[in-house]
Parts: sequence; C-alpha cells; structure tokens
Amino acid sequence: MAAMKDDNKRVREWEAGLPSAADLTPLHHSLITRVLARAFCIPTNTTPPTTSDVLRASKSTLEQLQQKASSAFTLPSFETYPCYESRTGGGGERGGGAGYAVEESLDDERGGYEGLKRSREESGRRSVRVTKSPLKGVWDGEKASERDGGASGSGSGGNGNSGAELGGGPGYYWPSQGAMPEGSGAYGTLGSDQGGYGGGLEAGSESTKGASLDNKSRKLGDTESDDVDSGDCPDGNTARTLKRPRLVWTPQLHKRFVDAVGHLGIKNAVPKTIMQLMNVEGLTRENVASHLQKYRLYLKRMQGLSSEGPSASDPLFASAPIPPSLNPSPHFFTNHHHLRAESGVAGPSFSPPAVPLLRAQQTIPPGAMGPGIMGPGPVQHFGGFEHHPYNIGLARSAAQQRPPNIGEHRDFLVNAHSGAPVGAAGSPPHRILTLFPTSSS
DNA sequence: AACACAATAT
DNA sequence: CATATTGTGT
Repeated sequence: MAAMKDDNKRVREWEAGLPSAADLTPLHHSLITRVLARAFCIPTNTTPPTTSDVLRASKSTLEQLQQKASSAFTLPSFETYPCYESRTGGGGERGGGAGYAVEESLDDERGGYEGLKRSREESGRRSVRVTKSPLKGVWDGEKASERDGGASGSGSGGNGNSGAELGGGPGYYWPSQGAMPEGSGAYGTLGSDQGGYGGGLEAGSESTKGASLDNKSRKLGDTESDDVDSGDCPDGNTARTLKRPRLVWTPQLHKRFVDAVGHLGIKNAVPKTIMQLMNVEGLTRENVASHLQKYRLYLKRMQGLSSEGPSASDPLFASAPIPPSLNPSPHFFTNHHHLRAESGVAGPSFSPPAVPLLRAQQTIPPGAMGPGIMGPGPVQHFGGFEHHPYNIGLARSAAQQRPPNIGEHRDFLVNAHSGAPVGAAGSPPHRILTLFPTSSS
C-alpha cells in the first residue's frame, strides 16, 4: 500500500472493479474522503462536505432509495434463501453404522451449514456431556440463491392442495449468537447481524429497518465461554465449542413439528424421527425431544380437560389442529394425495422444508403450541399468503401486524397444513411451505 | 444408542 | 416464560 502515496503508481487493473462516481449515491459522494476519492478515481471535489452538503445529499439518497425500494417490492428479486431439502442423506437409515451421518450429511451446500459438527465425546457416560456444536451456519443469505427457493412450489411433486398452502413463511428463528465459525456470513446478511442479538427487532425488522440497530454486540467480552474452552480443543482446533443458540419454536416450526408428529402418529413419534421428518436444518434431536416433551404434556393436559371451558381452561392455547393424540400412525408417507383436510383432526399433511431463520432471543414468537383436541372446532384461520421464506421479514411486518399487546400465551397453536410429501417412502420430503401464525385472541 | 421424564439450569 | 441440560431408568 505504500504505493498509495503516489498517484502515479496507480495500478489500473486494480481499479477496474472499483466503484466510480456513478456508482455512489450522492450521500456517499459527499462523505467520501479525498484520499479515498482519489483512489477510486472519483473526481475529488474540492470542498470538503459541509453539514448542509451532507444533509442535502442524504435527502436525495433517501429519495433514491425510496424509489428503488418501491419498485423492488414487486420484483421477486429477493435473494432466495435456500430451502433445505432432505436432511437425511438418503433415505437410508443411518442407524446402524452411520450413526451421526445425519449431521454430516446435511450439510453443505445448503448454506453455511457445515461448520463444525458436534464435538461429542463419547467417553464416559453421560456425565460428560459436552456442549455440542454450535449452530451451524444455518443459511447464508448470500449465496443462498442456488436453491430456488421457489421451487417452491413445486417442490417435489406436487403439492396438491392448492388451497392449502398457506402463507407464512417465516422460518424458524434462532437467536443469533455470535459465534459462527469463520465465514459464515450468513447472519450478517440477513439482518440478523452477526453477533448481535437482534435484540428487540421484530421479525420483520430485519429486513427493513436496519437502522435501528442498537444491538449491543458483545463480541469480545464474551464472558461466558470463559474457561470453558481452555481445556478442550487441545490442538488449537478451530472448532470452538460454541453453543448453539437457543432454538425458538416459532409457530412455523411448531407447525412442522406437529405435522411430523401427526404423520408419524403419536406412537411412532420419537425425537429422532420427528427431527428427520421435519427436515429442518440445524434442528437437533434434543431440540425435538425437549419440545416433544412439552408437547406431550400439553396434550395430556388437554385431554384431561377436554371438555373444558374453552374459555377458561387455558386461555393460553388457541386452536387445535392436530390431535394426534391417539392417532397412531395411520398414514405414513404413503401419501395419497387426497385431500385430507378432514375434520380438523386428521393428519396434517406434510410440510415443506423449513427455513430456519435466525432471530433474536425470545422476542416475538408467540409460540403457539396447540393442537387442539378440543371440542370447538379447530380454528383454522390463517392468512393465506404465499410467502416464500424470504419475505418473511416483510411479510411479518406487513401481513402480520402485531398488535401492540397481545399477550399471547398460546402454547400450541397450529395453523395450516400443506401439501403432501411426495417423496417416496424413503426419500425425505422436500417442500416448501409457509405458514402463518394465527393471531388470535 | 434412543427414549421418556422429571428436575434443574439458563 | 420457553428452552436446554442433566440425571435416571428403560
């Protein structure tokens, strides 16, 4: 860089890709420093920017942006996020030998998933449970494009129910925690910002208002890990044992969960299987196990109070979609694509792949858990937007407004179902889906 | 190894 | 609170 000093030493080749004056917004123009401007071949404007210059420039920039934004709205040009498809390698059961294949197979391509896998030590018994892997990259906004999310629709085959598709697509939220391994740009792009906890941003926010970031990024400080790492990772293996961020069971995620359980039949619904069916990247067996535990409790409760005062019993739960309750596994995957929608109770159809979204901690999701077993018909309300995962941000804010105070407490709530898994029995279903949280009560 | 669960921890 | 982790027992 020494060369910088002298203009004469400019290396044209290097300048090829640099932005030119035309590429910059007025605002940038006035903010750019002379040195930089020179380096970028931007006509250096003599007078240093004054406050008013900046103001003026920002104003015009804003206008420009607004224009762009409005036009962009219509375009489906958002980046597509990857829709993950099968997480299990092939349909094969890795059970016997492969063991963890799952984790590994998943991967890649999809997005930044890969990262380290879990550092599990099998040594002694359970006592030593080491913290597992850090969240894997989850998706990366950028190169995401490869998989057409859009595929959406079609996905694999058809999803027959047209009507069924519901919107909603947001994915699951994962709180973001700084820790990603090297490159995952993933977080950043989406707004979730890397280290930061999105903090209070609403879901939607991410995309739109980037401005309000006040996250407290806690990069360095990072207490917690503290000594922990010291011991392990003997060789400075990069793999830091980071903990994965806590999973937030958003309605969408929960829905997938419920669908999976429904398909399997409560009897066969065990964590591992559910996890596989859900096909959500990054989801761990324990996440599912934990949720399942809760879900069962919920079901139990519901059963008990079956007659219940809707009103009262638990104001918490709202609708009741799937009472897989005693519904052993009727239809495995054989999905006949019939219409299923029967009484609210029947099985949910499958759902598409999920797209995990990273989010800040506990903030929005009115988690809804609730299948309903109960009497009053299932409430099926949902918004029928067709969302693709990516819109979620917007979608949320726009479509799903969040009334200032809904104190929701809804535990399990389910919304809609979606298409059927076309996949053959062995193969994992791929699809996309979207659903929407119903806001009720 | 996987589960189910209860008890705790965060 | 909602999740995660742990401890046990199957």
